[in-house]
Order: sequence, then structure tokens, then C-alpha cells
Amino acid sequence: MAEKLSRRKRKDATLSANLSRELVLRTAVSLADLSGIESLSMRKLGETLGVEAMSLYHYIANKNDLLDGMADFVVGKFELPSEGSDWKETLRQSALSAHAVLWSHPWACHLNVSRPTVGSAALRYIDSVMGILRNANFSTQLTHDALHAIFGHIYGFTLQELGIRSGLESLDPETVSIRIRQMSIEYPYIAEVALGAKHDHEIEFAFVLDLILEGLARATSNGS
Amino acid sequence: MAEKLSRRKRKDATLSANLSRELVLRTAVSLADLSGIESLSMRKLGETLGVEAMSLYHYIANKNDLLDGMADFVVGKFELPSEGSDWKETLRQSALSAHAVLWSHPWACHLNVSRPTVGSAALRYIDSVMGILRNANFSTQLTHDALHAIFGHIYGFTLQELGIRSGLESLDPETVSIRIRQMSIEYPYIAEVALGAKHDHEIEFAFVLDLILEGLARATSNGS
DNA sequence: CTCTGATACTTACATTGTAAACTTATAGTG
DNA sequence: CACTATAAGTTTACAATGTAAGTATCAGAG
Repeated sequence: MAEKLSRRKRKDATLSANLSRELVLRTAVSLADLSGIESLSMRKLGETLGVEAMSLYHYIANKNDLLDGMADFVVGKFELPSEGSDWKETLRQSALSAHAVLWSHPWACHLNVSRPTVGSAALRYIDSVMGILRNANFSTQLTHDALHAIFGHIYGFTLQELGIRSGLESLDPETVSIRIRQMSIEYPYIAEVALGAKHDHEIEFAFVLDLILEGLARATSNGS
Repeated sequence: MAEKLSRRKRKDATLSANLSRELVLRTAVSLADLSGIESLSMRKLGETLGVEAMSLYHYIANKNDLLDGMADFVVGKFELPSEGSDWKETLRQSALSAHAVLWSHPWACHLNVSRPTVGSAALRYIDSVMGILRNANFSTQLTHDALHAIFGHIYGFTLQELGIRSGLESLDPETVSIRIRQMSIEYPYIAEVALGAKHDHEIEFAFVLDLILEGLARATSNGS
């Protein structure tokens, strides 16, 4: 008994760490931003919150729930398309925002894409985009296809760029140019394009996005 | 000593399990197909090969190396675009093949997209696609952008469809229609589109693919 | 025969998610 | 006021994982 009491050495006051689901999620997000999602463990998360790992289970069901929450947290930052304006312009704007958000949380693409669960922020976003399309006289079918086209681009393209970025930042520029030169024998086109093309993820993202939006515009006018 | 000998109860003959990197990779691939990549452990892989986990390290450097190998193994099944024919048609064909391959190895998209390393099969594929584009008079810049557009579509779109598929197959149809009806209040457009649109991943994939290829065709004729 | 290298096994350890039982601190009730 | 239920946090424990380090077997070369 006395032993048990003596073991409780730390903080009688801090026993109320005043956690909340919100705080847990936000902390997890910044931890992931800082050192990658794969190194995010319950124990580390607890530690940065000044709490044991098990305490977190009062706010989240399990780690999957945490990851779901983080994913939806990020989606919640996407700028919603605004009703009433030109559909192409507002969807463009919104997609650019989504890309920017995902770019700043490199782990979020993977999360969103690798778990089937769809959070409320994601539902709201999807519904919003669909609303824009429907009100621009897209058929339900074309709305469906358009959504997939746009989301496919947002996630697919961003994932690629993130992969390239993380691949490059582990190498110094010296090594990169050596590698490219080595490749020029076996993979001539890759080397040529790597040397000849400029690299700007935002511009490229917008370029392909416009290409898709244009195509959709044409599909509506043909289809109706 | 005698103890050590007696402990060696099983198989004196099977000591030559006759493994190889190829076999290890292929087995890992079918294991992942069967029960998902997240449940693929070194111990299980060893077991299905009739070998202890540690023995595998003679053929692969570590688990990351195994995953890299698996990813590239799958990319190796993509049908290469064929030189000489119409660029749009051959790229279309090749992209459809990639989609089909990824569809049948649901874990491969994630692998390819979440690790920065690029295997030799991937390099060969990329170089091949770039060759087609360059020989169709695409500038290096446009070749670069086109590649990202196409790959972004292949991976982004397929990932989405895979997510939907795995989300649906964990629910019975009854539950799904109930869910949709529930959503119709808060997310009216989602419900409407879910009910109104047909679902065929191959057709949709091709639809968006054509949209991108058409856009690229237009971009070349404008640009040059 | 001995030596050597390849192949496989054994043991051991650190890290992970989380179940179960415990301890308080606090709020609400009589 | 005492009493008790609840919420918040801790402790301990366990199974699963990747893999480092060391050991044993055996084929072929000298």
C-alpha cells in the first residue's frame, strides 16, 4: 500500500492533462508532419502529450480510428468549391487548394487512399463538388465520372510528386546528376526528359487539371 | 551436442529448399494477393516456403527490399507500348493493361506510390512511354507533363476504385442501400449520383484516359 | 582428409498495438 | 457531510513483428 503510494511520484496536479479528441488528432497531425506517419506510435504520441499511451484510448477507439481522424482532419482543410460561380473556375480553385494541402501533409494522400472509410469532411467535400457539377447540368453519370477524374488526378498526381520529392531530398544534387548521366545509356529518354524539362509541381498539376476540366466541358456540350 | 542433434528432427533432405530471389518474390506476391499486403510477414512468407524467416535474408536485404521487389515485379507485367504505331492508341492500350494488372494486385498501387525507389521494370516502362511521346513530336517538357498525367491517372484512379471496391465488399448490399438512403438528407448529391450512375471501373478508367489523351493531342498541335 | 562458402536454423531483442486491471480525482447524490 | 459512480490516467502484460548475431549442415575444392 505504502509502496503503491510512493510509486506515484509525479504530478498530482497534472493528472488532468485536459486532453480531447481534437487535441489528440491535431498533435498526431503535427507529429506526422514532423517525422513521418510511419514513425508515429501511440507511445510517442502519448509522450508528446505528456501522457501514457493507453490514456489516448479514452479519446480514440484504436489506432485505425486515429488514422481515420487524421485523414479526415486534413480533408477538412480543402477549400470547398463555391456555389454560384463558374463551375470550371471554382472546381479548379478548389482542386488547387486540395493539392496544396496534401502537399503540406505528405502522409495524408496515402492515408486517404489506403483506407476505405470516408470521414464526414470527405463526404461534405464530395457532396459539394457533386453539387457544383449537377448544377452545371452534368448528368448523374457524368458527375460521377468527373468526380473520379478530378479526385484521381488530385491524389494520383500529388502522390507522384511527393514520391519524387522524397526520392530527391534523400540525395544530394551531385549524386542526382551522376545518376541521370548513368541512365542515359540504358534509359535515354528518361535522361533526356529529366534534363530538358522544368519541374514545378504546382504548374504541372494545374496543367493536367485544366486538361481534364476542358475535357469534361467538352463532354457535357457533346453529351447534352 | 547430442541434444543439438536431436533437436534437428525435421527434414535432412529439405535442407536444400532451393530458394531464389525470384521464387521468394513470386511467393510473396501470391501471398499478398491472397490475404493482403498488411498481413504479409517474414515469418509467414518463410513458412509458406518451408523455411525459417531468417533464411529469406539470403535473397533479400530486408523487408523493404522485398517490397521494392514485389512492386517492380508487378510493374514488369505492364504491357509496354509498341513503337511504330499511333501514339495515342498504343499508350491507351498500355495504360489499360497497367490498370488491369494493378486491379488484380490491389496492394501494388500503394507500394509503388509509397516508396520513392524505382525498380528496373519501372524504369524500362517509363522510358518506353517517353520514347513513344518523343517520337510523336512531343517536346521534352510536354513529354514530362504527359507522363505525369498518364501515371497520375493510372495510379490515382485505380487507387480510388480499389478503395471503393474494398469498402463495398465488407458490406452486404442491403446495408449499402440503407446507408445511401440515410445519406440523402445530409449529402443529397452523393446519394443521387450513387443511385443514378452506373459503375464499371474499366469503362470509367478508359473514359478519363481518353479525355487526357485527347487533351494531350490538342496540346501538341497547339504548342508546335 | 581439411577448408571454405553457401544455405539454413536458433536465439534474442527492441518496438509495436492494445487488453485488463488498477488508482485516483471529481462530480453528483443522499 | 459522507458515499458512490464515473471519467481520466497508469501499470502490467502479451502477442506479433523485423532483424542482429551466432551456429550448424553440407557440397565441393584443395
